[in-house]
Amino acid sequence: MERTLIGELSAHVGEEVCITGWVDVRRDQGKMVFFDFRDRSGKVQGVCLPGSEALETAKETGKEYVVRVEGVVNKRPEKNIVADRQNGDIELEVKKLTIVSKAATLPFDTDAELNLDTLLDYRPLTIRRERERAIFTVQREIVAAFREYLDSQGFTEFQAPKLVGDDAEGGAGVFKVEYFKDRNAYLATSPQLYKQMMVGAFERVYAAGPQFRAEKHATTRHLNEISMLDFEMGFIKSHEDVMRMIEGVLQHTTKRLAERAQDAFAATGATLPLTPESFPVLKLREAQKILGAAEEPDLEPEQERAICEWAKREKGSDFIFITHYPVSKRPFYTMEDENDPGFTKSFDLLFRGVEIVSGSQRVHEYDMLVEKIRAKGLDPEKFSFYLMAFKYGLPPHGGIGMGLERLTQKYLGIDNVKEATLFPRDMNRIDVLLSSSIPDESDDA
RNA sequence: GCGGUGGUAGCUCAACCGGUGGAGCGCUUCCCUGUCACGGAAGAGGAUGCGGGUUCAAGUCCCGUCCACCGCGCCA
Repeated sequence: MERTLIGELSAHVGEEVCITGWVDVRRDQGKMVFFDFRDRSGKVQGVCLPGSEALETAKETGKEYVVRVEGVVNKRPEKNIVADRQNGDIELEVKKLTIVSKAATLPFDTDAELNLDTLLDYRPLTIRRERERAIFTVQREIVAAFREYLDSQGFTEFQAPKLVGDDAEGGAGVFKVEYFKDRNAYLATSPQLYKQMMVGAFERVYAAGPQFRAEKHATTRHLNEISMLDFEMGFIKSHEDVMRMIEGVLQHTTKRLAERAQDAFAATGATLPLTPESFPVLKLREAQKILGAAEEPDLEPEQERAICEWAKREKGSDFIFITHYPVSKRPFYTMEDENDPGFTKSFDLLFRGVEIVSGSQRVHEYDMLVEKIRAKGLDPEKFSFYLMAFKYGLPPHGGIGMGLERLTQKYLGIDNVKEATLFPRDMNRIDVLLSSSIPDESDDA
């Protein structure tokens, strides 16, 4: 018999169907047994009535067993209807129950709050939990919204390389790769330079993919491997055009989540953010004045939290742009504001207390860019590949980089970014997959 | 890297001023014909992260070490 998805059972009342999935719960009543069955589309209650042929199998079928069930979809009697639950008005009367795969007892409580260590040590299993499925459903929708919106705005997606040459840029800690002959190679910390080159051909581009930072930090918001959402756009008037675009991305994201991830938000107890038509904007110095803080080159984490509270209270927004960071604090490709010398046409976007986006207008004029590289104490020679794009005509442009895990974390009000990361890597955590004992087929060649 | 807090049953936690460890959930066995976190009865399960020290006696105090969480630093 053809498989029917659990989510579609309500259209088959009175019919004989076959479902496959997992046992979510078994409630053994002695002469009869109840189940909750689960597949990718949802859950449904199954009943093994007294005298049923399936009863014997039902008794030995535990949580997480993979099963195939043949049965009849029945309307539930009035008194047994459970409101507020998927398929709460129907149930599957089990006629035939087949165990497809047995399952050992789970080493943690399915519904309880778990310590982060437990959650991640048992990741292959904890992703089955309702809360975790909700988190990564939201994450998928965020990525989909990013692509969908930028596609509608004439952007082209491209694959940025993850292995890059000399660490010409300095800055963030890099992972060195020992492989390439007579050359140092590193894992990419950003697709920045490649995005800019791509503007020369496609004007508007974006890239979504992993980036690597070899920094020994232990915070609730840092990871050594992150999923970055980056875009870069040509023919802009200023960094404000870039700000409008990321605003559009996030408005679209909130809208899409409201339409398609309501269940996930309900499952995590999160609320959708206040996402106004245009986000409040403050220069860094203005923000510091509001907070009564000194004019430092950047905001402290505590100040980021405080200014976000201000934006929510005073402007009804969970998002706020902070612009005009000093030249010293920003990378060489950031354009200085001719109307505000010493400060850049750059911005961070803060969301619910943390920085989720960095962006700016970039320097597009060749001679000025060479000069800026020198001013940062770097060698333009090492940037010749990159500079080629500028030497042969690149329009005014700008763009952003956005951390997917942080964005997911903040959309759902999660405390630690690692909870919003499927397989987080940090100094002390990398999956043990027995990789050293698994032969690599490509080695045989 | 620095500071704070913590590490006790499979999970989540409790154990006062030092006196040979408990609960809930889970697990095992039995009972249960409408449950939906089913319910009921009984039971198993622990060298208290690791190493040293103080003490008649250490989960508890001291030193070291490892790990985790939180904050900071760092962070194109």
